[in-house]
Amino acid sequence: MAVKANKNSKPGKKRPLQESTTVQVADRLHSLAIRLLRLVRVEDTATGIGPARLSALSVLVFGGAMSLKQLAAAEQVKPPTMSRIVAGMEHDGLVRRVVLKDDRREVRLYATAKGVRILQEGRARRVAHLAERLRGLEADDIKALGRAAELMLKLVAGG
Amino acid sequence: MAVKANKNSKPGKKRPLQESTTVQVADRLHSLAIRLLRLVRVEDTATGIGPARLSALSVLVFGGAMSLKQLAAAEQVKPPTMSRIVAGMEHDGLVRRVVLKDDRREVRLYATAKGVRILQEGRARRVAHLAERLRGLEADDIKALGRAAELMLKLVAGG
DNA sequence: TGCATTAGTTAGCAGTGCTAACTAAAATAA
DNA sequence: TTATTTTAGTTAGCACTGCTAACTAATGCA
Repeated sequence: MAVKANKNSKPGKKRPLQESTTVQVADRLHSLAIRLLRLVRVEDTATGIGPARLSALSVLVFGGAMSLKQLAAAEQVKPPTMSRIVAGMEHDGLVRRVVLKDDRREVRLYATAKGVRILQEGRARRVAHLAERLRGLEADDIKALGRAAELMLKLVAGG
Repeated sequence: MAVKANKNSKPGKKRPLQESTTVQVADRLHSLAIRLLRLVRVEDTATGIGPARLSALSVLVFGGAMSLKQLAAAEQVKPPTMSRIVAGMEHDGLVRRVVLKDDRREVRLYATAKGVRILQEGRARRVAHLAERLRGLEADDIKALGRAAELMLKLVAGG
């Protein structure tokens, strides 16, 4: 609500964007992210792995080996929670724990070959499901989407 | 991996897009959605409501009153799970149950005024957090993002 | 009337989040 | 060196969220 007063922007004007528009775009991006993940989530049951384990595994596969503390921080959970998630992943054969020689308090967590394979397959199913939705679009639209996603990725990646 | 062979596309060519590009764009959109929601999720603690209740409440607020079965389907959970989530929301004063006169097996679920207020405030915090990230962009980039989000929203909304 | 179907709940399990309290190792101070 | 503090991770116990199986209550139909 309270949208409008924004149609009369000439191309090449380069003036500061109205506040309401920025919030509107943020709102659309937010809605999109929710619906998009809800759409692809159905593919996760095929992995046979719970959501917390799958998400933590994804951080290990794409971010490389790290300590339990670092993994907990990346997943926005507390160490006791991650301790149990890692125990479950280890039980499932998805990760390997290695105690550091330098500091024997710390454990280094590595994704196993099985963990990498299961994660990649699951992710491929999610992406394929999403790509199916893009199939009907014209090349220019797909490229515009790709550029927009690239732009947003830089924003959400940085601090 | 196995990207490339895609730089030589002339503008205005209108030929069918290479398969690899579509999958690449799907992959970027997928990554973006994950990171974007991870970013704004931190705002949810301020609501004092758990994720399942907040998500179900959002469906009721934006989708209107509906039965428990419908709400369970919308949230991709089974009826027993939704039964307990609704019990929690009712306990928190977020929803009201009304037994239908036509069919006394069915309950109609309504968001209360408190439920609507809490959800809108929480969503506003999420969107504001995201809008903060957009602040540095130029007007043209923001508009391009808005158009891309609009385009994708139509795709993920349709069956 | 009687049987099948449908909406929702209850019970009991597994998984995931927290805080508080603990162990073990390392770092620092005395 | 020895004592204290700090740090990494675990354990215990709680709440919330997911499931299936089994139940109640209401509806629909033969």
